[in-house]
Amino acid sequence: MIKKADLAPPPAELPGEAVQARRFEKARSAQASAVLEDYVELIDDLLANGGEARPTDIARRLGVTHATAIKTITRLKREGLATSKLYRGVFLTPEGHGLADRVRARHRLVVDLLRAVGVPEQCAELDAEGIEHHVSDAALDAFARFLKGWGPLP
Amino acid sequence: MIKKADLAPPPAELPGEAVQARRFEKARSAQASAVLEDYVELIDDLLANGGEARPTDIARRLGVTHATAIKTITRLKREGLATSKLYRGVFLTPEGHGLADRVRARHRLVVDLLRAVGVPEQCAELDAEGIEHHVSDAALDAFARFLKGWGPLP
DNA sequence: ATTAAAATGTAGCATAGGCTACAAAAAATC
DNA sequence: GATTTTTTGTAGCCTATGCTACATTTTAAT
Repeated sequence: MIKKADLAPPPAELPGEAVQARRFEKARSAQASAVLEDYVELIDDLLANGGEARPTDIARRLGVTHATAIKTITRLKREGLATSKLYRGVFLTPEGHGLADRVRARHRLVVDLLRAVGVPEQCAELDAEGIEHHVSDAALDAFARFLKGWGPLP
Repeated sequence: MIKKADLAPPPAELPGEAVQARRFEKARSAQASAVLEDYVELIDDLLANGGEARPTDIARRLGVTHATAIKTITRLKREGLATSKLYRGVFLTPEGHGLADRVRARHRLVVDLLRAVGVPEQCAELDAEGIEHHVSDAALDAFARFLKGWGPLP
């Protein structure tokens, strides 16, 4: 028996759909790592400045309860990005530290680009927090090139 | 009795934390509407082009199963953005249609800006999908101004 | 040293957003 | 018109991320 699907393999329709679907899939996966990236960057900041990263501080800075923070820290440990012991602060593994560095560099680049195209500083900081997780390496390269030919920010 | 908190109301420390926390809260709330925005824009596209928006089409385009799509459509209806009847397609309420228009305009502006600063077209489309949900109106204004003084894209 | 406060951890609940598997209706084919 | 395919809908499960409430431990104050 011959089914409809056997006769008409649409050669131009499915690709379009598939491409679009992949866009959304990429955005979803970026979002999945966004929270972890925020935590890692914040922990790295706290360790560098204050010397220790306590769950309560992390929670306050992120605007969540300590219970939520602790749960996510557990996930960080599971993913090999952080370590901690009972009633002690949180620390980053080498992987976590590396990720924090990349995230911070990306954040700065995004803020600088936003400001370069005229977004007010406060607004640039606010928006960058959500935007940064979705900027690909290729786009980051473009941002860097653009900023180089732009001179110092006002 | 005098407690520690009564003596030392830190006047410079809490604001910094609070500001940072608000950044993250804003990013989280933007993310919460991101999925709804994507659905509404896609449904509007399908209605404008193909004439009808069926759950299966929506699912295929978004790269999810039809069960997931239907569940989210239920949420769209609950939020007053869409309507549908059993075994019929999905339609947008006036609110949904308005949202779709705003989302589409924003998407286009983000893609154009990315391309204007040198991001390759394909990459601009990919990245915009995640970025757009986090671009504030103030930033959009800046984007529009920047593009106006930039001339047509290559 | 005792007591009070703060920090940490655990348990249980809710929602959003994925999935697979099954059931029923509509549309297409023969 | 009967049969097959497609579409639609439902149910149940999972993970991530939030929350509150309670228990425990550490730290600070008296």
